[in-house]
Amino acid sequence: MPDPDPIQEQLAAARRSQILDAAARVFADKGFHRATIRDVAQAAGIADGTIYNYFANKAALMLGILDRLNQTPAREGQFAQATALGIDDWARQYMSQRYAAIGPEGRRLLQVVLAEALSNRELREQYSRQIVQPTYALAEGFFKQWVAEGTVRPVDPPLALRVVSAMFLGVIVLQLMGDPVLDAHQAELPELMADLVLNGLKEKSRDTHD
Amino acid sequence: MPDPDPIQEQLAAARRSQILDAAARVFADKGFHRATIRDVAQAAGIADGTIYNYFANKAALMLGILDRLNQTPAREGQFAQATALGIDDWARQYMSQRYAAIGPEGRRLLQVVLAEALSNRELREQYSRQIVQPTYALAEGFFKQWVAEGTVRPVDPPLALRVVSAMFLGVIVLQLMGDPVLDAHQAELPELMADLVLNGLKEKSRDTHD
Amino acid sequence: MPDPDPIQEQLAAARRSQILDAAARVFADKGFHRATIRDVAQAAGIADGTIYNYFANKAALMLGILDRLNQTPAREGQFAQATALGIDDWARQYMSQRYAAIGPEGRRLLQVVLAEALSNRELREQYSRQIVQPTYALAEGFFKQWVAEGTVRPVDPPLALRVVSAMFLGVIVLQLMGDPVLDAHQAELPELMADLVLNGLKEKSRDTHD
Amino acid sequence: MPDPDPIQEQLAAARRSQILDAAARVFADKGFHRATIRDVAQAAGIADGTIYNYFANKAALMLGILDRLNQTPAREGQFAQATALGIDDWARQYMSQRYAAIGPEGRRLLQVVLAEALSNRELREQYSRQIVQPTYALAEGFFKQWVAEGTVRPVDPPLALRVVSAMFLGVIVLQLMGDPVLDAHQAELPELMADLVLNGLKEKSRDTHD
DNA sequence: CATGAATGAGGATTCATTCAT
DNA sequence: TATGAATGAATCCTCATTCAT
Repeated sequence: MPDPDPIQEQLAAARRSQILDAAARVFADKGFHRATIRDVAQAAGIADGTIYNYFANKAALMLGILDRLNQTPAREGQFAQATALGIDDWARQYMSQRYAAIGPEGRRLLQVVLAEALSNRELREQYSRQIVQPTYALAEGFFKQWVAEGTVRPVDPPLALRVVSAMFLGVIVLQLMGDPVLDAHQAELPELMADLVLNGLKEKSRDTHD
Repeated sequence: MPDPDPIQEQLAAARRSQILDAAARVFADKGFHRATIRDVAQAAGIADGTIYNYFANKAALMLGILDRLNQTPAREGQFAQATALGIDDWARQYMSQRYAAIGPEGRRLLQVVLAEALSNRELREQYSRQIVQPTYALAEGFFKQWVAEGTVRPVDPPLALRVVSAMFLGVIVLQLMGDPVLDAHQAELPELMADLVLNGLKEKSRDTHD
Repeated sequence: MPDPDPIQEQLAAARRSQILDAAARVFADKGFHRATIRDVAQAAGIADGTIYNYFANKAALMLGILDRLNQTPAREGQFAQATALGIDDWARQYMSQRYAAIGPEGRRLLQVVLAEALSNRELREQYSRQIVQPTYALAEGFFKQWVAEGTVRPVDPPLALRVVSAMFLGVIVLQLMGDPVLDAHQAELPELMADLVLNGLKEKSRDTHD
Repeated sequence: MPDPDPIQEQLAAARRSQILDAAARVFADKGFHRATIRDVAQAAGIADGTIYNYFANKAALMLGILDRLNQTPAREGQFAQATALGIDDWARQYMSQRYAAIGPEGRRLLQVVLAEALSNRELREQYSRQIVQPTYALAEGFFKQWVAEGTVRPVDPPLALRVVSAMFLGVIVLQLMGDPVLDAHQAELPELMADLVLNGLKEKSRDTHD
């Protein structure tokens, strides 16, 4: 018992992963509630009961998916590049990377978690606590610095950060909702989002007076 | 039977309304799937079976809620004011009105519909077709005009419109997810969103040279 | 809602009774755990789900059976006759009545409850508290009186009462265990038990004359 | 394979014993059906599968426990002492010995077996055939002899034996049911049972000889 | 022999829906 | 129309048992 047995652990981790893969696929396809344990088991190519050797119950599969979102690689390094690149170039690159990083797979996870979180207080709070708020805490540090340096306008950092990231989130939600326009212009989205966030919509004065 | 009987119809409409009120409350509280028909019936103060005199099945309650979102008063007039007010003032006022118009009640409806739409292709498509895309179609007209007039920068109207509205949607979703910062600063949000959409985050050149 | 509606209540009581009848039969036949809800429902001629309109869960069926044992008619009057009849005649009559009162139906209930109580602490405690101890409390009063009067020998009433009733219980348990001898001599049992309890096994006379 | 290998056999017997110990403990605690093979395996400190190297299935564990009850040391010698001691002294000593011999451990085994036997015809019959009836057969011989000698009153030996032993059984069942009075007076029980069985409850000779 | 992961049949329970009153 | 008791299909989960290692 005191033996960790790394081989067994690796096998178990692989099994867990295999099950979560299947669960994410099935949940994204049918929704958490419409998906049955049997659906997940069949998608994973295992028996129903086996799932319960790795997850306490169906809800634990959702939490497992949540954990995966949690393990998205740290973004700290990405923020740090802002000073080196200048805010314009950095924002474009950051948006591109983030957008690409999420990708179809990540969007599917987000769809599953978001749908359930919106109708399940417990999961919602866990999601907020484990993923959303820590991410904001990280980003706020950089945002404050930019305001202090005068790189961005003097806005309330925590609040402005929410609103800016809301644009990103909203775009993904609209995509998940099947918006055809966003779907057709995925390639242009990061650039456009960066541009809008930085420059706004309005025609600027400097363009008009020269 | 061919008798329309307007009194009966009004009673029936009131009953439908009463049931949908209850359904929206219950769905928002427990989620569509966790909520039972009995929950809804009790919240409405009627018997289980009565619901089936007004709605074909549980899913029809969702569609009924969707219809309510549909009946949000026309926004056409609001867009038309833009030329009169100037884009700055108009945007602030529009954001305020829209944000207020949604209100806690509307957010609850949105939460319910969004949660289910994210995990139910059929509802998603119906929602997109009946509500999202028509709204965009309406707004796109004005947006194109503003671009043509030079009121806003030369962006791709349909795409920019999505991204801008995504900020609005994203803010609401973040609120629904329980973000404490947005919750504490609701009053400032419309102004801030209008400002960011119009001016962006970046410190502008015109500020520096004059 | 404030209307008791006695007709509905009677129907409900009848349904509960119908279900408990079936449950007692099925549990006695297959044992509580081997019996399925479907078994009970079929024995009662109703649908599985209907049972849950009347009982919270399978365990509640056991408690319902327990309640029935509880409602065995009061025995107070029977004890009171002792002084009138003389202890000998009374004991014979009492044993006969009790033994007959239990009957095959009561034995079946006892078998079901006893089997489960022996392996279920919670039910055991409830059984002891609700049925066994109150019955003893009632009987102890009379027993003490008999001792005080010199009708029975000076034994510790609560303890002797247990031991005497244990003979009764033990006989029934042995019958439930399928003992062929007891089964073949049921008619003689009450008389024999009364005789043994009163007079013991030992030959008396020769002890008395010396 | 034809090799008996006594060492292997001893090891196997020890393992069987270890498993049955664990099973008796677990069954007494949770009941046969609520106890899982895993419970037993953990209580025995072995793996689930190992149990199946020694017992065909879960029911065989019950039969194994039954066998243990079977191996209670022969009682023949105990009965033989009756003539030497005189029935009074012998009965007291016999009751004490039997009661002590059963002890807490034996009561636990009895609880497990009895509970299951009451709801399982097959086990019941096996228990009756293997343990109960043989014990009675043995005792009946002595009982008949006592009646013939006039040591005990002229009762039907097989039947009276059942009723007398039923008192013993009933007392133990009442204890297993958690009766507080019996629990508090364990030390006095053998003497009291012997006294009651021999002399009955009724006030004797001084009433009759005058 | 020992292990314990995998299996999948089985069963309690829920709940949308029906329909007699 | 309103009611709510009855229905039974659907599904999560348990756990005895097997078997490859």
